[in-house]
Amino acid sequence: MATLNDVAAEAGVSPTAVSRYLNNRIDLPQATRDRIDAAIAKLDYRPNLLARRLSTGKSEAIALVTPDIANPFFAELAAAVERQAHASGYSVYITSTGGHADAEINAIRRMADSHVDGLIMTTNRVDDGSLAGLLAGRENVVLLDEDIDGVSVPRVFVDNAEGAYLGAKHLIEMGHEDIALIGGPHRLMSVNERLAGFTRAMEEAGLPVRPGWVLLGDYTRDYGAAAASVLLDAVDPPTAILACSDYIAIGVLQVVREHGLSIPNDISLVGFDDMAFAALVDPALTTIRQPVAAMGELAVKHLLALLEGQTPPAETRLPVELVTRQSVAAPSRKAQK
Amino acid sequence: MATLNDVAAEAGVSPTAVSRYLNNRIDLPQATRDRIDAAIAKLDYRPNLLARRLSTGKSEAIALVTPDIANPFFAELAAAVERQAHASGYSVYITSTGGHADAEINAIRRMADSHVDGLIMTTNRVDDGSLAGLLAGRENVVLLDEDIDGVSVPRVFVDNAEGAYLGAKHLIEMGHEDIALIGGPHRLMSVNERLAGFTRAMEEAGLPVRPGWVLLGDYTRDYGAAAASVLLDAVDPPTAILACSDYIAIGVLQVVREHGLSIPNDISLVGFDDMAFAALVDPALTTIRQPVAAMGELAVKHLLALLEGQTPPAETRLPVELVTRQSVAAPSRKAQK
DNA sequence: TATCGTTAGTAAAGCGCTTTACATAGCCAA
DNA sequence: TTGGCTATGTAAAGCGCTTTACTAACGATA
Repeated sequence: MATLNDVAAEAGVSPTAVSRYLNNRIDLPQATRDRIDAAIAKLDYRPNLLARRLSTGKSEAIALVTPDIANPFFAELAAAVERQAHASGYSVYITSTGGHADAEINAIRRMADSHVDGLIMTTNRVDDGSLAGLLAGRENVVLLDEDIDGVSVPRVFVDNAEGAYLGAKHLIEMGHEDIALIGGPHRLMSVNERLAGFTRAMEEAGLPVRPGWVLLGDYTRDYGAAAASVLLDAVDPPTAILACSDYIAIGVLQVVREHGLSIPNDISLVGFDDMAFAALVDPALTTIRQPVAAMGELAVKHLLALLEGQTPPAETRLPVELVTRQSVAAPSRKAQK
Repeated sequence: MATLNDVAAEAGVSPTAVSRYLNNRIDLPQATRDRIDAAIAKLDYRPNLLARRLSTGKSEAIALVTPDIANPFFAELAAAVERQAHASGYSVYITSTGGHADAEINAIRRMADSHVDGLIMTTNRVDDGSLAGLLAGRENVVLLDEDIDGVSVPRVFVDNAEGAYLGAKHLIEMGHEDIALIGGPHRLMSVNERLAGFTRAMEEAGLPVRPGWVLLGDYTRDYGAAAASVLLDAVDPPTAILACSDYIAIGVLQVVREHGLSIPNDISLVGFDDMAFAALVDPALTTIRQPVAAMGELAVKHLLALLEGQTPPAETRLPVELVTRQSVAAPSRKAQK
């Protein structure tokens, strides 16, 4: 590989001149510029980014730490982040952690070691304080999708409460009164908020939130299946289920089918996320759509603002919307009560 | 951030000693080691990877260039690559190109500039020679999933022909004779091979491959829908369709439904890939499973072997398998012929 | 003609690390 | 006593770039 020195020698100027010329820090006469350009072309010179980064301390790159890149939600988020970052001339380094605390810590460490300019952090765990400790006081971090307690960096979330409220209200308007909620990990921000939205919708309708019908566990298909089993095996199962993620909804779907019941005839189901497969399952899933692309874009914009010394909003809430498909119908067993 | 020099000063030794100690290039007495360890702990020293990389010319990192990280197939591939690379102490830099030639070239360039040790390349386009030119002669590249003409680096593919053969044979064994194939881009290796496997199965059964029933276009849902429309609108539509990707199959599914027909009663359908959603659609998709995790792992292993000066196999073919679900049945209209 | 301001550059240090070549002290054997 | 070995290090250059401070030459001005 040709170096800056090679170019300088070829062009008959000093390396300083070439460097400053390439960085627009000097005005050179046309003749000199031509010589340098010619030398660069002839030698096929490409600057060594490592050297530049070491020298300047800037990398024009950001990191995205994500629990699982194979999860469509995070994959789409990553795609959006990448798109927006590239548009601004930044590279993105993506790491997935499998949702393990130590992997998250390692990822953050490694990112810091690789000297990226900033970090967009997504997690799906409740932090025990170690992440907060690592991230505290940093001026180049944005939290996306999920909160980490005790970290005061800019955050980009969706309106979780509103989403659950919309979902529950839709079920109520369809005539349901016996509605269960299956949520993600206990104490996770999004779960708290969705539970709150659900509760508000129920209270507004004068309906009770039965403790046994609020099941919190994981944003996974397996947990959805387990929770659905619990609900369906009870003496008086609910007529509708609000699942706090489409993954959970898929698990519910499977168990409902295994019980010989039908969605939406016997049980109505609302999901959350509107992942790509939500429209493809049987029946197509009514769900709460998150604006994934907007989330990724905004996180990048806020991070870059941060890097430029500006002060983006401490917290942004993006709107969600109800997407009605085929998994909700009026309750059939109402008379049985 | 504390530097190596700070540590050396704190420990009362030379930077050289610290560097060599940390890299296991020197045997120091216990007392000295303890002093260095104490200094590192006290200063919370973390080596500057940029500096190390600049100095050694090695990065302990590889790049993965992929068409679209939001596509579940590539997302799972990426997850597998990451898992395997991390297990070997390597970082992975993922870029998605949107399947555009210039984006691919930029990505490869940028990756080279970032001085990764090696590159795993996946594409879903037919190269016009520009990629081949960039990659030619490189000793640190592995091609994964899809071929690039004229590039002689190690390659990791699946047995595409066998996959299509299995799918077609399954349909034939179920009694189908009128079978169409919907494939990806014309001239793409995987498409050629799947077409060949399909043809072999048909010929072995003494069945004709009707030119009008071989539609090549794109590995997308939209193309699947378009191709299915063409097939169904013809005077004598096929009784079965072999789709060369699950995405295509989804498009077919949708159009079949729109035509008021049922899968598998009116039309049987076999997909390819076994993406996560294949089991979730209605009806659950019979498809050819690609061993995505193994593909990712093997690509990393071969790349690392390459970096260590070994010579991995020029081409590896991983086996695929037929996963039977609900989208195939015996043809109902046989008598009508 | 001495001074000043431009123009068109350059020399050298530094980013934080690695590595090659060399140095010193102590000890042992001949 | 001397020569050589081992153990325990160190000095300095270099990776490729940026940046700060400086300078030489030239024309214009007082």
